[in-house]
Amino acid sequence: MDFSDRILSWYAQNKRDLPWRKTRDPYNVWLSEIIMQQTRVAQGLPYYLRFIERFPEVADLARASEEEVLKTWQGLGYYSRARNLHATAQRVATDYQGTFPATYKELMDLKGVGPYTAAAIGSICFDLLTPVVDGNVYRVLSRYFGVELPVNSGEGSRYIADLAGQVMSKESPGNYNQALMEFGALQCIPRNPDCLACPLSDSCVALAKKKVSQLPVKLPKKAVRKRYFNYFMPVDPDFQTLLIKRKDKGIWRGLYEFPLLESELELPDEKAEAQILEGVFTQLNEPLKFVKCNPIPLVHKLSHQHLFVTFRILYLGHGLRGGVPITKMQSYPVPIPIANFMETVKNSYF
DNA sequence: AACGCGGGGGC
DNA sequence: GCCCCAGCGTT
Repeated sequence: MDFSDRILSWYAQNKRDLPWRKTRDPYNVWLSEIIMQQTRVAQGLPYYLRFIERFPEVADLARASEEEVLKTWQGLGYYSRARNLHATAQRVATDYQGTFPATYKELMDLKGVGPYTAAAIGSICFDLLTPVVDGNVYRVLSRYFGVELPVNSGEGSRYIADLAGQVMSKESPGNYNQALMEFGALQCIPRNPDCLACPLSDSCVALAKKKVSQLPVKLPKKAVRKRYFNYFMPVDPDFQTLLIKRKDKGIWRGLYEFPLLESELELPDEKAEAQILEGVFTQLNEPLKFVKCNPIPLVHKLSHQHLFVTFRILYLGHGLRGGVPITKMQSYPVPIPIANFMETVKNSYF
């Protein structure tokens, strides 16, 4: 048996029972692929089920508001995926009358659909001979064929992509693509793979050269940035607060948050208090009659940033214009640390 | 080609 | 603490 046959044979015996594998409907496959980008199955699965329940067909997703889509996406991260998901649902509903295009080129033209996702949808739904190249494929192929080029370099990624095309099964490309990824996810795992139990162990270059733990080679990534987010949650006499939509590019675009003062350096507590009071004054454009601060610090770690976050509850002596009732604040799409804070304080006596 | 973009889980 | 995850869009 050659490489692809052994991968397919392994897959037939070891594949997980996942809901998006029960259909070839492009809507379901597309939705699952977008959700699963840079996301583990355990994390993405409940979101997939929720989206399908809430938006059974592409027309349902197209009709929804962006807020509703973002709210359903809340907690999954990489929120541009949600905005692009919504835009593409509307494009398919209108430009394609609800039927997904069946060519690689047209799929690539959809927002949020890149080389990986177009190849996945094309092969799974339309039997296109398009090899997928994701993190699993980089790992499996670099090990089995002993590729020592950095996979996150231009030359390395081109090499792996070319290799993927050469070794792919021409019989059932969709099944084969999923098989190769599943093999990487369950058998050829990043750390301490069980090579003794691997059906490819007799011909794996990395295993023969004792380089399994060193492959794939990756160029070092940039150091994480530290940022300091000082939030204040105003509470007025009518138990209203203020939520502001993040509009500029960058983290959490499109989500809501409390009024924020960001500093590049950690502020001494007294200085933070003073700046926050001044910030309240300028942002609300009104004087405060009564203020009480209760800083609640936490660290929110992302892959590329460490956020040092504080929350302060500010009791106002006057009513807020454009305020949000505290009982309604949890219906807005918000970042995880905001959602956690809301959950903590929702039953507080304001 | 390099960079920014989330959140969670495994070790 | 570090690495990884069914990558993509922007610059």
